[in-house]
Amino acid sequence: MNDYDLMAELLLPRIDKTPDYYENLYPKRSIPEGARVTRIAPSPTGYLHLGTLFAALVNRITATASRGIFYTRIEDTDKKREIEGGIEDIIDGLNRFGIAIDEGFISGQEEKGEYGPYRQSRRAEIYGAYAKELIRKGLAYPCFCTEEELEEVRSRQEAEKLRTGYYGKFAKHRDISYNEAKALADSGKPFVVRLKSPGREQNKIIFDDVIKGKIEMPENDEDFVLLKSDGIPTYHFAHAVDDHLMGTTHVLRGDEWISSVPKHIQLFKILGFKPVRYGHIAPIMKLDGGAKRKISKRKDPEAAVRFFAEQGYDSESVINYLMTIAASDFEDWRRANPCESYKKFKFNLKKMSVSGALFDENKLIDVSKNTVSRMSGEEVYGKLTEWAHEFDKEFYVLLTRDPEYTKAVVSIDRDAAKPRKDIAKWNEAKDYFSYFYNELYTPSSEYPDNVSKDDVIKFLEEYKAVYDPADDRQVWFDKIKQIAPGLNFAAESKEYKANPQNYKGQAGDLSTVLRIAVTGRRNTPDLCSIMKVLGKEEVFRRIDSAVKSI
RNA sequence: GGCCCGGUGGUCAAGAGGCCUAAGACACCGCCCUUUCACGGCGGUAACACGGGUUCGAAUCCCGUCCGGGUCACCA
Repeated sequence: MNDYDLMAELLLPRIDKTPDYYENLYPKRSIPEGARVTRIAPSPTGYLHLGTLFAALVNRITATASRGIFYTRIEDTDKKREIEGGIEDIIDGLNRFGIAIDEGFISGQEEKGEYGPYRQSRRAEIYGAYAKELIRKGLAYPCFCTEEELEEVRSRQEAEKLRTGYYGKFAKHRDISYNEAKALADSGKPFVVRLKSPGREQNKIIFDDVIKGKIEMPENDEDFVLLKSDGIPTYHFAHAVDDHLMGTTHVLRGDEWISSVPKHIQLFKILGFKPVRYGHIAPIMKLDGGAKRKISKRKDPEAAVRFFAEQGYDSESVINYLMTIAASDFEDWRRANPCESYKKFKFNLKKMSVSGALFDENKLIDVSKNTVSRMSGEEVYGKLTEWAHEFDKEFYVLLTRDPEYTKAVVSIDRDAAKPRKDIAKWNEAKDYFSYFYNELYTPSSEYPDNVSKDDVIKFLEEYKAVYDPADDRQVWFDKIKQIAPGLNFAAESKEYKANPQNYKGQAGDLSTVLRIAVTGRRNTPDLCSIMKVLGKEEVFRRIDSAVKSI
């Protein structure tokens, strides 16, 4: 045994497998030529975040477009920051948004696939095997520096205006001998395993980012940490080992990772892995006091995907919005294919924006109105009640008291050639539909100024005498027009506009009176339909009480 | 500060040297349609960060300045 072998045994005595073992255990994927294998690797340190959803979407559609595979892997190597229920929240969230997961964690606790475990905390031995091999080859070494020592080196570097980091002559233990290491280890000093970087800062590496294009950077010369003192790998090391073993072809991740690409490329090379393709996704930004910044989990409520759920943005709306950010040509496609699933869209990573887009709620609202307007009454009923069940119990009770009634309510003007686009999120529905439910209905007696109280009463009474729920829209309005002249209102708006001095108003003013009497508001969808849904009895009841309260 | 990346209307963006007197969407404003509102239709306000090159010709290529963003951990 040479010193490197001894060192490997000293540092990782319990690792008894070699990389070859795992290379055989996890054979190359048999996938069609050109199929892309993508993944997201969230760490359960918080709840599902807009950025994570966005990255998942991009990875998902990239895999789909190439008939490839999209999987999830949990990066739980930072036990300190891990939160309870983090995995569930993230994976279930993805499921709720319809992001299909082919492999990995498919729910909070279920794993699926041949390349697992899909959770880094259960892969310690695997990382160990690769690390041990590196030590044997003299490509990695133990570092016994304490936090304080590292801190001190850094302040010295800062004082001398040097690049900070553990590299070159600052890499204290880079050439540590077996005997030194043994002495320190035997004395119980904790250590990390660092890469003995062969890189030189003067050398440039160029990589072709599938989203950002060619990027040139200095080669990595930092002896960064591979294994932390608790034996758990750092992200960098886990990324290389996992994405190699799991057969990832494309790593599409947030662009905050761009600066560590030199490390990653170097690791792949040293480990003898086939390199993966990288694509760095620009973050979703937010305007904060005039300054643009990455949307933040901590400061921004809309960063948590749950925010959208609470507001009642449909998952489909959010996905459609995210797609418009992901691909500049998505909106055109959507207009041409209003009812197709976004999965049919031909996504191209090259079309992705290189710099971060500001989150635009106005745009989300617009996208959402379009999305909701395309839903059937049945669908709206299902989604609205589902939302209310979770976020507005009182409303839920009303909605489900008579499902057929509620379906009729939400179906008004829905199947028309020009569907209404007035609901963007479910939390608007309660107010919007309030007058259909007596518990929520607030009468109003604020009639148009040009209609006297006397005329209101006369009109309402006369109208009652002729109203027939069987009338269609045309007949319904004709009846109002027939009453109008008797009250000195013009039946035709053209006539009124031509000679306003001859009339008190026009038929439209009278329909407004009816609208207010029946719904308590001036603006509603088609009144004729509303009255049919409400039923003659209820309509008359409201008219009578309106007349009484004048 | 070092290293990366980026700057086209308020926002998202099309644009790959002449097709740019710079598309489209959202927002905003006006008009039309209309039983109200919404939808829809028509129109409007509004942009190539700045300065130098290269070129017959630059939003597009190069350099510099400025501005914005990211990153510099035993976090991911």
